[in-house]
Amino acid sequence: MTIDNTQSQMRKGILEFCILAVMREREAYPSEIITALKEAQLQILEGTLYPLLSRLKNAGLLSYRWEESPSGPPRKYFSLTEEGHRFYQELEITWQQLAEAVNTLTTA
Amino acid sequence: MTIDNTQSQMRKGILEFCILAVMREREAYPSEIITALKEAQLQILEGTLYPLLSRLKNAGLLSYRWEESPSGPPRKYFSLTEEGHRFYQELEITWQQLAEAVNTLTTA
DNA sequence: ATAAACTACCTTGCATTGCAAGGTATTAAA
DNA sequence: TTTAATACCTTGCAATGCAAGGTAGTTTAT
Repeated sequence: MTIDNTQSQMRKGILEFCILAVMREREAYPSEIITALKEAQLQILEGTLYPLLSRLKNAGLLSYRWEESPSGPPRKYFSLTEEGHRFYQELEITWQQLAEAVNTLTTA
Repeated sequence: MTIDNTQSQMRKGILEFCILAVMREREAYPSEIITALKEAQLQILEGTLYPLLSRLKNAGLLSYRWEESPSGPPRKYFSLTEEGHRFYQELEITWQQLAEAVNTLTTA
């Protein structure tokens, strides 16, 4: 039971929410998502992201299209479906309730 | 991939933090912790709490003592060790960083 | 007395999922 | 032609929340 492990667990639950957040305004390809999260100080690795994107796609929350890259292999651009947008909005509410609960417990 | 499941995942990561928060001022016994979290709108079940308390105790973050109950079987009161208090303070920082990251990503 | 209800502790097995490690392929530069 | 960079993806392990089930002491109702 290390701090690192616990920190990882805390990240874990909100990754899905944050990934959808990145794509809610504009489509993005996986490597780009990893970079965006890293800039927001949120670590995520490939082995986490690819299976997660597959799950979201299979659940009908994401769709994708291929596009040639100006340099390197083609990119797989993902974007939220209508259902994905609805799902994201529910997660926003969930996050706010969670933050509220934490606030209540840590300042009691 | 349901909302319920994702909500559960989001809770998951912060349960350890919240449980320590409940006990950081005064000792508490398991059933009491479940009630306290429920009042803060945070669900946790026995099958989650007992193994988690064992892990925290084995990691040296919690200690406990038995005490007779005014009604019913004896209660196992848990409290934070010094190391547990240090650990909690690190989790507070982790939580703040996480909330900051979510804020960055969702308002970008 | 006896049964039911309540409080409290605890374990087992399953399912989910982040992550480390390893793999494939395209393009460009040295 | 080798190296580096970019990009996609899979496999196996480990951690852990949860549903379900189990044990036992105390109190209350019959």
